[in-house]
Amino acid sequence: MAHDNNGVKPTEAELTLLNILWQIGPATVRQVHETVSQTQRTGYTTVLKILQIMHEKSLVIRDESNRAHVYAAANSEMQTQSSLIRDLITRAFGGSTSKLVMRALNESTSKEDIADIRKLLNDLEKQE
Amino acid sequence: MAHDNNGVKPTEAELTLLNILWQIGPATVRQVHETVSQTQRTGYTTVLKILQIMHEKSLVIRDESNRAHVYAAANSEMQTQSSLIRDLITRAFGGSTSKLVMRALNESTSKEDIADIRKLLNDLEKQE
DNA sequence: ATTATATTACGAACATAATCGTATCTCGTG
DNA sequence: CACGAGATACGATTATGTTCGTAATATAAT
Repeated sequence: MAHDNNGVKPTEAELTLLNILWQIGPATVRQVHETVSQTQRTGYTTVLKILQIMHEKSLVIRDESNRAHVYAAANSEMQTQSSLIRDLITRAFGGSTSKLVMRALNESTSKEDIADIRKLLNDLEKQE
Repeated sequence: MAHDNNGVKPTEAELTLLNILWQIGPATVRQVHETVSQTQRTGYTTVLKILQIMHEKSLVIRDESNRAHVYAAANSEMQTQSSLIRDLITRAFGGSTSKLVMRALNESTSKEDIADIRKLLNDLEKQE
């Protein structure tokens, strides 16, 4: 059940590329590079190298059937987000999910957000 | 208003020591080392060095009036938690606090937690 | 086939983190 | 005042992450 990831936490640069892959779907190095270039200046081979490393770590999978390999995130955005949250909860919130949630809510949340979260709480309680 | 930190994000090892300082309060290297040693094997001078680096980065302050310097976290646990959350929201949740909260709530939350969070939501809404 | 172009592979260079050994300093005690 | 215990300072080493130049390879065009 669940838990694909080997316990590999994406680094800064890797998370940037994962975000792009989740956004645009499976893509070649060129496509990823073009996308990342819209917001930051990064060399083509840098993107390539990082994707190769991510492939070794199994953070991405790749289709090598064509000359230009096609990369895709190995885990869903949801799985990765959960994993990152769990990590932060462990490292900075003494393992308490509710402490993190409370802290986050005190950051900035709109009325609509509050309504959405209330709905989710109701669902969670019903579900038990 | 708010925002002490220069934009320095504590590293893994640094966060470990900050957790200890928040827990036991201002302490000497020896005390920090003893505490950290309860859960992991780390050399005395390693702890010393990291605290010195943290001092350079202004992550901790230190009282040098005695021979054994006394270190204390420069920022409160709350401030640091907020800062780390904001960072995660930016890097992995497209800037949406509510997305992070929702994802966190789906992790694991007890009935008491849910009640606490509801209370907080009410307060937040009133406050506006 | 030869050449041009696009792509991957490789490895070097640099930056930051983490760890620790050794040198140096400070102070209380004999 | 000399000495030893305990403390800080400093620098070297190792590991990991990031960046990119260059070489090798494959494909397409002439």
